[in-house]
Amino acid sequence: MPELPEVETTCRGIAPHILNQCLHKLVLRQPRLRWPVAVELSRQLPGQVVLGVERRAKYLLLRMTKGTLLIHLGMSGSLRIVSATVAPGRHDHFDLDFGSCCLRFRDPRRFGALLWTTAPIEQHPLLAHLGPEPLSDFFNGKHLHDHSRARRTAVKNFIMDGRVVVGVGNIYANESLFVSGIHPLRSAGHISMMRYARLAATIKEVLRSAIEQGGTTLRDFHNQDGNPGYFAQQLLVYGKAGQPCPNCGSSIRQQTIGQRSSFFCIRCQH
DNA sequence: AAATTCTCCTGAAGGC
DNA sequence: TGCCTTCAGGAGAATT
Repeated sequence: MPELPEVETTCRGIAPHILNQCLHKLVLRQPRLRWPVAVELSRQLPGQVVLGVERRAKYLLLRMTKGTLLIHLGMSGSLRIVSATVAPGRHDHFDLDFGSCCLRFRDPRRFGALLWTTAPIEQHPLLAHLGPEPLSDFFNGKHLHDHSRARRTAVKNFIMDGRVVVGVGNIYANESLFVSGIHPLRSAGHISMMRYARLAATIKEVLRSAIEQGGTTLRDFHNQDGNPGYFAQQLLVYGKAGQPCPNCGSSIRQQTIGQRSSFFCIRCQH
């Protein structure tokens, strides 16, 4: 599933192909995504130029001449640069056809999104209340500490809350808590400044390393075929229920926390 | 206000 | 081989 590193890698991968390109047409095959795709986009978008390709949280932002396209990959979405002559597959829901190349969106589970806005992007309802980027200087131990004092929720839920910090999905929440030695169920408000400093640093480290890995694995965004396109990650605990903890050897435990699968070592995480 | 539950959807995996 | 069931999950919306 696309976590922040995949979205960042996608952003960097597609940018050189579509930046400064004029959109010829939008081919919309399946408008029923996370939210219905506005059909009128098909006549509004052609003729507009891609002025910027950015990422905010897990949203991709295509800055166009007259507004911004927001693309979210949901949990099974991917974007590829293909030739428009390549026949679309069953789950290829839309193309942004630039003539010279074509940006194709595939998403079997349709949790993804394509939205258009002409308002200043930071005011968009989906982005307005988001916390800082995890890789920015605004995100650090003090930020986590300050925002958690009144919170009784499990620290894992806390760091996955987009209003606290964006882009920490289930996989990296599990991995970061393991590396930091923090039990996922520990109450967010009862974690010391020092431990939050460690956690924030770990989250940055884990995300940076995954982006680096993605850069080498997903180097080629051109003419890729059927594969989902996410890079295999070297995971320590995620999905490793029953397997030995890489640190102490005791069995990795799986437990549902906040409707999400959690994996941790009860001996190493407190 | 904060926490919890519900919701969208389909591929993969397991059981028989 | 094939059919059925269960599960996973990003994150906004609805509910408690």
